[in-house]
Amino acid sequence: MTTFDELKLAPFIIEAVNDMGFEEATPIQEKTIPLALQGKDLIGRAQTGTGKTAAYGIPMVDRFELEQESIQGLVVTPTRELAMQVAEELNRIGQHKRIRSLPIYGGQEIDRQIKALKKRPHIIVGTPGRLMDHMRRRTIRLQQLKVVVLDEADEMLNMGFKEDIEEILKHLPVERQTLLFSATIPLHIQNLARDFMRNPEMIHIAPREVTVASIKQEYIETPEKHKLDVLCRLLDIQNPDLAIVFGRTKRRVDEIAEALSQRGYSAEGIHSDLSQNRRDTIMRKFKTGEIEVLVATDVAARGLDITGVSHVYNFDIPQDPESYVHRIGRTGRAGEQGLATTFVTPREINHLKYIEQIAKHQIVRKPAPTVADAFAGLQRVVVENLLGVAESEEIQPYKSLAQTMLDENDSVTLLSAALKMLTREPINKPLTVLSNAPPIPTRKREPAYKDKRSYGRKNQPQRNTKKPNRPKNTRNKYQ
DNA sequence: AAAAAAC
Repeated sequence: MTTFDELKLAPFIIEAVNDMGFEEATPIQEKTIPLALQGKDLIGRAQTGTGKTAAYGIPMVDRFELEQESIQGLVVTPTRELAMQVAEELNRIGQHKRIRSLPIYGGQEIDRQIKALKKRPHIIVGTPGRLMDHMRRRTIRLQQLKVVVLDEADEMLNMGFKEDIEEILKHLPVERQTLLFSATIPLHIQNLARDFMRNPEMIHIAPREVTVASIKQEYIETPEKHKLDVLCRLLDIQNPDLAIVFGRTKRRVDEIAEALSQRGYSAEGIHSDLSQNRRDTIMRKFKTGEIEVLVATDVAARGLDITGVSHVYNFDIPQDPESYVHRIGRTGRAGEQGLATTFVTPREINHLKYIEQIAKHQIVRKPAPTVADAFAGLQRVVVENLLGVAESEEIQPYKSLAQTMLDENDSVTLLSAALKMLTREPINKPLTVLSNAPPIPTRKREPAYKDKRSYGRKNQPQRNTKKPNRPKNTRNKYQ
């Protein structure tokens, strides 16, 4: 184990890291920080919750100059919430050196962002669309940039984001450091990344190097129409501190959240169709525990670090193994135990086996809980709460009444009545209120033959590869 | 084929 003192960091950074409660560098930090301080390009892969933000944030803050007025660092993230979280963490790392980070994302008043940009932040953390908007407006200038980070790199280089990222990278100085981080970086993404990196060093922290495997992974086979009942029973039995329920589409998320609320659970849904204000409010309520169950699309699958998430439920099995790995990584953080349960319909069993294989971790089959299990769970929770209250001083004013009642009644009868009053009936109304989850598309089969010529384009007529003419005046639009 | 991401 390496302490931060041994990594030769500036005293301001050591102080900040101590303030944040970090004692020793995690394996990814220990390997990344010295190389990043030398200015090397890096591709860092380590499990979720192992401190990747600090792994790139610490060397950035250490290297950056307080007095320089232009932007020195850029971090790009796939979601707005992640941009906020990363900026907050970088601000904590930079607090004593006074290196400031600013989140920049869509759905927020642009004038407010422009004002904030005029205060000369050292680091920008942003989502692609709004970043490009500012670059075009020249309200963000990156000519003096030293470091660019792609957080959740594989997602940022996936279809849908790839073109935006290429566009952003095209307008950064060639002389810069490029850092890529994710828990999952498939080989084809690594190869793609080499095009815009300079001789990158690979850093891979194998799962066994991480201190504890803190996420228990289970699955329950259930037909689609029983999922909601199974979920309610699990919530009753497991009584999560905070839980995230992942649905496959925005519509499903709305429906699951609505159904849970109707059944008395403290639940709200979040996805990209909500206003940013609404998204912010829901996240704030979830972090403070005002909402106990967050129902989400994959908008919440990556990077979010929320203390107290004890359970993750994949109401719908994720399509990609990568998504599975990131979703379950929302629990079991900071050394706490977490439980991830995936609902699998009979036709999806093969898909689960495929995920299990890629994720290289056993997912244990569990029986669907019964109504009786749920009832027992609800009773257990009531008893725990009751015993908790029994230890507090607040019961003093009730004691004389209790004594009188006991003098006149049977004690077991009295307590049973009290328990009945405190215990909610388990929910047992199978309702098909949900739309169908879209089916998981079947994977492309690897060709059975290895001869590449057999499926190349060589013997086919060439397509017209000529690109349409582009207007010539776009070249300098960011300068 | 879905989600995310600018107005």
